[in-house]
Amino acid sequence: MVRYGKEHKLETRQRIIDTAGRRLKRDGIDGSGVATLMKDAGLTNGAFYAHFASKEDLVATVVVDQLRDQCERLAAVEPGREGLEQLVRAYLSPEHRDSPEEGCPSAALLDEIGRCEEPTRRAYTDSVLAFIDDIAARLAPHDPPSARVKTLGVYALMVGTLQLSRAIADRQLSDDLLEQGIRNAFAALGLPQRG
Amino acid sequence: MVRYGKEHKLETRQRIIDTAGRRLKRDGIDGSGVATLMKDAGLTNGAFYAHFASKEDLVATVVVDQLRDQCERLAAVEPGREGLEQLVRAYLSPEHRDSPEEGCPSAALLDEIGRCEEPTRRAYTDSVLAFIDDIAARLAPHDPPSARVKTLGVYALMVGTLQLSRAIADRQLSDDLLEQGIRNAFAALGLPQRG
DNA sequence: TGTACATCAGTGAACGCGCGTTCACTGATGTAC
DNA sequence: TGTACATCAGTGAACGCGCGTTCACTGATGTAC
Repeated sequence: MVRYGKEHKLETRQRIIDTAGRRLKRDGIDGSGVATLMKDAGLTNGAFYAHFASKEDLVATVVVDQLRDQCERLAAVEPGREGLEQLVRAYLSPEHRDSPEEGCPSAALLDEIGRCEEPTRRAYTDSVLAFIDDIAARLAPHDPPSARVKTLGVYALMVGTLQLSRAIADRQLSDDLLEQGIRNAFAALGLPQRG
Repeated sequence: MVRYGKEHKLETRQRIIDTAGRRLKRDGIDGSGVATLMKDAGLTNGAFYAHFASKEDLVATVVVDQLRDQCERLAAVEPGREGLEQLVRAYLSPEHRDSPEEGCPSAALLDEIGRCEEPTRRAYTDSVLAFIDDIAARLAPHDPPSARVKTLGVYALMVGTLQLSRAIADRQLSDDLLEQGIRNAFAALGLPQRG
């Protein structure tokens, strides 16, 4: 049953990271136990520490992995500013709101990440910046660094809007908020409004 | 030692709500145990269920209380749009970022609130709207309802920005993000930018 | 090719601990006579 | 005014359970001869 070799172990590790990503985004960091995280990956709790030094280590690893994933999805989006519009609309969509386990790790976990220890917050910071700088390059192809803080501000705006749309118990108001968030994001990006 | 009477019991209840507010904002919902919450109020765990039906009940009560507090603080702010500028600057300040236990419950807990059960999210929604509508009345004194969604969007923007500023492990970048957030909030409110 | 041994991914039970919740009890306060 | 009783806020131990972490062990795989 148990296969052997470094290659296999890395596969297992990646499977844990993937399934933990979904579980953590669904139930939160403090809401997900190690035994559950391992069961999700088809393993028992004991094997956990052969892959990660601690739960905090897994959390940092998952957050980095999730943000790299978001980065890679960027590659599939139309280049330039045109793609930004799709990106914003997809981010602030009812579909994204209604499936946190498939979505953005910041929207699902940001306040819990803010309470993590420094190494975890450092890992988060680095990965967010890699993602942000990719987007900044679309906004200002000739001088991406100049757009870093502006882009980070738009990201924060979108994360907060999605979180609030998830907490609001009124569907219509939640939908309206998402629409408002799209307008705010476009304005902050300097994209022309239509409609 | 133990005093007697309805009045005293209500005082005790309010003390639990107050100290739990600070603790929950500091350590999160799943990060704060009932025994700790009671110890903060100078009581033992057993007395908890004389005051609240469950931990979830306390959480809903605390969230409502915290938002009412924010509402009351609004009264101290200069009336009209002038006051809005102070409000935004105070919200997106390094001081607010660095003391979550004194600050906005949404910034501290929003993603956890999004994972709460419906009654808790309803209570949160109602209290946020009371707060938002107070602010909307400053923005559009003759037609507050028209400004509700716009105001909610600005609130979401500020919550997300503060959360991200807390998670970022780079002080300078975090400060820059707060400044960017102020510019974004002013723009979304239609306030003139200066400097 | 066959056998003995080394490697090591994963198991599953156990560690001490804190979780949310329940409940028999304490003892100070208020009330009735 | 004094005494007996009712009220009830709060105590503290206990419930079953899941937490993060450790570790002796299993058994399939790879290697050496």
